[in-house]
Amino acid sequence: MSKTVQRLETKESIDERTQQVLRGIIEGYITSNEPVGSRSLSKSLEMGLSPATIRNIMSDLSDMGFLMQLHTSAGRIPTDKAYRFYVDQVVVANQLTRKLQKRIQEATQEGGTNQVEDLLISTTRLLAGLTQFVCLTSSPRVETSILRRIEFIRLSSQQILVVLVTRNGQVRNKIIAATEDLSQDFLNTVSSFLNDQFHNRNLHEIRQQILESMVEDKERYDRLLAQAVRLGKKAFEVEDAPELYIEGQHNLIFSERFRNLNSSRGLMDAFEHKSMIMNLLDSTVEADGIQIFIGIENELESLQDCTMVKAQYSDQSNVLGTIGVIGPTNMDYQTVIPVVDFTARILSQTITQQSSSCD
Amino acid sequence: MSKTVQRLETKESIDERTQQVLRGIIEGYITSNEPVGSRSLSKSLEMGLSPATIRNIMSDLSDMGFLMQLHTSAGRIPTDKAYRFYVDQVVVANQLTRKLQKRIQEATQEGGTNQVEDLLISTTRLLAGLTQFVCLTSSPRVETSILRRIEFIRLSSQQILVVLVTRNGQVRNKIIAATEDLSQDFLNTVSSFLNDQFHNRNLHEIRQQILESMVEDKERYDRLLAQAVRLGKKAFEVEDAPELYIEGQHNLIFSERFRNLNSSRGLMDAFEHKSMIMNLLDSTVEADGIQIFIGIENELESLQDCTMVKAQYSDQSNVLGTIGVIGPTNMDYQTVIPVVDFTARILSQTITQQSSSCD
DNA sequence: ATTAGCACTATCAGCTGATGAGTGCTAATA
DNA sequence: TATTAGCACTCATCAGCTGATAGTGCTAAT
Repeated sequence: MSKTVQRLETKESIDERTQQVLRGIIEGYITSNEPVGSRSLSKSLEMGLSPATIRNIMSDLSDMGFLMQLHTSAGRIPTDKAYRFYVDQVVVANQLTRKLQKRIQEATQEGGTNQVEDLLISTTRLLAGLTQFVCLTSSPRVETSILRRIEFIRLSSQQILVVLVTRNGQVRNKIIAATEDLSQDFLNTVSSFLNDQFHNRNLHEIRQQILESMVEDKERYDRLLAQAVRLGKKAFEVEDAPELYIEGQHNLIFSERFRNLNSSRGLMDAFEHKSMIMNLLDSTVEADGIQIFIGIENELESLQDCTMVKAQYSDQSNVLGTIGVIGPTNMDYQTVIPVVDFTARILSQTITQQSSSCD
Repeated sequence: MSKTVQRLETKESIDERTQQVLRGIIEGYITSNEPVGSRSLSKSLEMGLSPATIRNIMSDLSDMGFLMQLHTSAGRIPTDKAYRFYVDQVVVANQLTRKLQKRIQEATQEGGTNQVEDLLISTTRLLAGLTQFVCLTSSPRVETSILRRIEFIRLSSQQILVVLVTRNGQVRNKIIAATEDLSQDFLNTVSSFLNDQFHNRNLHEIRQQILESMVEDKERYDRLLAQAVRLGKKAFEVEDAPELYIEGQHNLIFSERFRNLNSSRGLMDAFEHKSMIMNLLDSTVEADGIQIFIGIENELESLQDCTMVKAQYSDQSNVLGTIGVIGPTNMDYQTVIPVVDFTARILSQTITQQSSSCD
C-alpha cells in the first residue's frame, strides 16, 4: 500500500489564469483552513471573474489532480500535488522580518551552559513555539564526531568514569567497570596517551584502529599500551543511538491547525519509535538547503497527512544533524520555510563558534 | 477560590451495611467508569437488598457528602470524600503479584550505563506504562548531594570542563570560561586540593564554605588557594533547578480512563511549568511511605480532578526525590498504590547499591 | 469564451418524540 | 419498624425530520 513516492512532479503546463486561481485556492485554504468555494474566491481574487467561470476552472484543476472535494457540496481543497506546485513554482525565498530574526538569534544565544545538548533542546523548543508545530532535531552522530579530549577519572577500585569531549562541544559521560584497581596517575598516563594518539580523529576511525590494535601481536604490548587499548575500547563504545529531541507534541492535539488531521494518535505513537523517526529525519538526498516532504511524499504512513520541512545544520566542515518541523499540509509555507532555514543557519553558526574556540 | 484542603476527614461513624454499599459504589465506579445505579448495585452486591433499600441508603450517603449525581436521572458517583474513606478504611496494603514485581525489578535493572539519570528516566517510563497514567519523578537535588569527586579538564586556553560526580552517581558537566591560561597540571593540583578539602560534604555546605573563604583576608592566599577558590566557586554554581522527568502525558489524552476529566489541556499546560510541579511533588508532610492526594486535596487547581499517588526514594541515608503518578480520582487504588510503593522501593534499592559501590 | 439560472446535494443546527435508566415518594408488607 | 413494591417523574440520549446554507454541475443565453 505504501509505495514510496519520491516527489510529485509538476511539469504540466497550466495557463497563467488557471495558475492564479490555483494559487488563490491554496492561499485561501492556508489562511482559512476551510474549503474554498467559487463565490468567495471570485470576490477575493479581484480578477473580474464570475463564480461560474471560476467553477469551470476549478473543474479543470480537479481533473488535473490539483484539487479535491471532501463532499459534493463543499468547496475544494488543494491536493498534495497542488502544494508541491505551490512550493516549487510560487513560494519565493522571502526574507524574515528583522524582528523574527532577532528573536531567533537571541533565543539561541542564551542558555548559560554552552553545551551542545542544551543548545539543541532550546532551539528545538524555539522552533516548535514559533511554528506551533512539532519540531524534531537529531543530535550530531557521535560516530562522526571528532575527538577533542578523553579523560579517565577513578571513582573507586571498581569504577572508572570516562569523560569524552568532542570538537563541537558535546560531552559524554560513561561509567565503566574496572577489571583491576588502577591508580589515577596511571589513568592519567593512559588518557594522555590516547589523547596524543587520537587527537582530531573521528570516533569511528578511532574505534576501528583500536580494534585493529587488539588483533596485533599481543606479545609486543607493554602494560600501558595494553590497558590503553582495553580502556579505550570500552570508552569509545559510546551508544550508537544518537539522540532525538522532540518538542511541541501538544500542538498536535491542541492546535487548531492540526484539526483536520486523521490520526494525531498515530503520529504520537510514531514519535515513540525514536530510531525510526531519526532515520526519516536524517535520510537526506540533497546535500544542503531546505527539504520539504508534502503529504504522501513522506515514506512513513502516519506522516502522510502532514508536511515535513527540514534542514541540516553543520559546523565548519561537517554536516552534524537535522532540524525540522512537522505540520499540516496547509501550513503557511511562505513563513515556515524561511523560519526553518534561518534557524538551521543560526544553529550552524552557533555551533561553529563553539567548536572553533578550541586552541 | 482555591483554599487549601489539607485532608478530608472521614471520622463519621457509618454503620456496617452502609459502608458496604458505599464500597460497592466506589468499586463499581472504579471498574466501569460509569455512574452506578441502585438496580445494578442491588444485583452485584449480592446482599439480598432490593433496589429500593439501596436507594434509601444511597440517599443517606448523598446527604453525608459521599455521593453525588451528575444529573437527576443518572446513577451516583463517589465524591473525593468517598475516595478518601475508601483509601483510609478499605484499601489494605495488598501484595503485588510476583509477576508484576519481577517485571518492575527487571525493568529497573536493565539500561546499560549505570547513571542515575538513565535510571530515573526508565523508571518513570515504566511506571507510566504500568499505570497508564502520567508519571513524574524529581531527580535528587544537587544542593544536598554529597561530593564524591570533582575534576577540571583543560579544553583550551579559554575553556575548562568541570566534571562533578556525586555520591549517588550523578555526573554533571559544565564548561566554564578561564580568566587566564591554566595548565592541566595546575588544574590537577586544584582538583586534588578540592577533593581533599570537600570529600563527602554536600554541595550546599561546600558552596557556603567557599563563599566564606572568599571574604577572608585575601593577602594570605597563595596562588593555588586563590585559584582553587575561584574555580571552585564557578564549578559548584550548579544550576539549582533540579530536573523533573515526566512520562505518559499522552495517556492524558488517549487513555479512556481520563475521559471524564474536565481539562486535560490545563494539566498539560501545568506540566510546562516544571518548577511549580517540582514543588508540588517534593512538598511532603510525612517522612516516608505512600502519600495520596485526592481531588480537591491537591493544591493545584488543574489537578483537582485527579489523584496523585507519590512516594519518596532515597539512598542509605537521605531522601533523594519523589516519584509519583497522576491519574483519575477513580483509579484502581488497590493496585496503583502498591505499584508506586514497590517501584519507589526498588528505585531506592538500586540507587543505594550504586552509591555504596564507592570505596 | 463567459455568464446567468436552475436543479441538485451534503452539512449543520434545531426541533421532535420515543426510549431507558435512574430517582423519590408513598403505601403495603413481614 | 425496617423493607419493599409500585408508580410518577426527570433527564440524557438518540434517531429522524426540518429548513437554511453553501457549494456544485449542467444548460442555455449572451
